[in-house]
Amino acid sequence: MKLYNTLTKKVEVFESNEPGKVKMYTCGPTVYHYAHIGNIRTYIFEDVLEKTLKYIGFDVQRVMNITDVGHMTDDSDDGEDKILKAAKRDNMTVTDIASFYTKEFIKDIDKLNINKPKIISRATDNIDQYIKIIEVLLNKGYAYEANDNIYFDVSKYDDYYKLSGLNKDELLVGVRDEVDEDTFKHNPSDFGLWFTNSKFDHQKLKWDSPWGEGYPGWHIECSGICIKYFGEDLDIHCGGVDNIFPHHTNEIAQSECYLGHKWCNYWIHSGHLNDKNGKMSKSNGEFLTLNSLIKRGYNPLSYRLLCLQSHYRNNLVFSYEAMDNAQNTYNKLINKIYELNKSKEDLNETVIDEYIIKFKDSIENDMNTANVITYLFDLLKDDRLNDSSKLYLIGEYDKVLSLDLVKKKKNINPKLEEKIKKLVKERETLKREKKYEEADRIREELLNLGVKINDTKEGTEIVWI
RNA sequence: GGGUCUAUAGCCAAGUGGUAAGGCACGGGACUGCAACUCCCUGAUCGUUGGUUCAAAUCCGACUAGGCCCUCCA
Repeated sequence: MKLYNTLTKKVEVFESNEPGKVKMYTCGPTVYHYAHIGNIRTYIFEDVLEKTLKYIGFDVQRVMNITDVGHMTDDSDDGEDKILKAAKRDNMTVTDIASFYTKEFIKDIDKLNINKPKIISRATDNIDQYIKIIEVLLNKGYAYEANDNIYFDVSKYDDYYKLSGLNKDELLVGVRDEVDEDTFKHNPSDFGLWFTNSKFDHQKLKWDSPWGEGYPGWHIECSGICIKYFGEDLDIHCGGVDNIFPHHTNEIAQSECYLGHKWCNYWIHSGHLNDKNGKMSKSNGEFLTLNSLIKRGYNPLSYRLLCLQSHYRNNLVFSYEAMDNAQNTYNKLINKIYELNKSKEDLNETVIDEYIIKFKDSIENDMNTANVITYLFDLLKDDRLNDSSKLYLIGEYDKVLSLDLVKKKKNINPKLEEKIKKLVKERETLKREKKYEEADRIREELLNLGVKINDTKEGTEIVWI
């Protein structure tokens, strides 16, 4: 398996610390709103990565956090906590907000066939862990107290800029007008580990700590959860590119200083979803959720396909035209697969091997899912394969693609089936008698019953939707 | 200003030195009462410009355009 590692800025052969096992951490959502489809792109990529690793034989352990505290808004005039702000907006308590949007998030990933990570941990459930880490950082001299807050001192950690490729002297502080510089910090890049005296005093959730009642900084959460579940080392840490600096940079600093050795070997980042004006995010451009796509008539899996057709590290430009393309592609693909003969035939082993090798070569090459989609179309057209072999291969590909390509047989009520067969016969008679209006009415009725019909040379074909 | 990434047909997009995969859309055709489905046919010399090489979309340089990051963000 080859992966692009942000740490080395190269595509590298992946090797886990422990043979056959992978510890994988993925930054999860901040639950003050629905997930944006841009966020969701990252979760799709992580899902593909996990499934690829599993496909090639790794035992993957995966942890995801849920950020249900903190994260100031960018509106410097009010400086409210995002979850608090959402609570006001939606007239709910902060805890209710977090649990409501957590559930919505789980629903979203479910619709997209994204595996729910085995361990999903809430930031607010691990406060003791953060305190433990911060205490060690203070004792080791990597952290200091100023203005009643605890900060991490980036000057104590030599490799601080390694991941981002940034340079201390060239970093512009407060390049954006709305960011206030915190004058209590020793270095401009120092970041908060624990706040007891924040200028944002609206924070609702507070906990006791050796430094007084307060709340954790943003970055300590991921390190804390990660170390709690995985211990001293980690194979893969994922997220969107915008996390490289400062979030992941800070995670590395605090984790490695706490542990006293190298922590995570592979940092994998996915590109953004943009529209023609640039990044689509919670604060930029149209706020598109999965539900808003569904309302417009799109199948969630069409969106998954759209993402899989491009490389995860490229920016993907979202447009409804692209979405229409993906939906058409998806429907055609499903139809073609539906046409395949379900009866069992001997498999064409040699050709199957050929397609499995192509498949593995592509996904193992930094997850080239776009090529896998191409092979899918190739194999459907390949005369050397009988239908059973095609279905077998599609099933294998779908273990990673997760596009529901091979539909499971629905449990169909026998009475309903009887009724439908009767209607189809009726329609055929009407057609013969050229009573087309009545025939079309039956076609509509069947559609309402969940059945689409295809008129072929051999007669009328019934398709359950 | 610094860092980083990208630039292939209307759209999405693969390609990492040997003369451009695939998909969608459009158009044409077969099938159909019509439609849908399905099938067949049809399109680009790869941002611009130098260079390396027998050979470059693929390597190097310059230029241009754009995205992202520089303490909210996936």
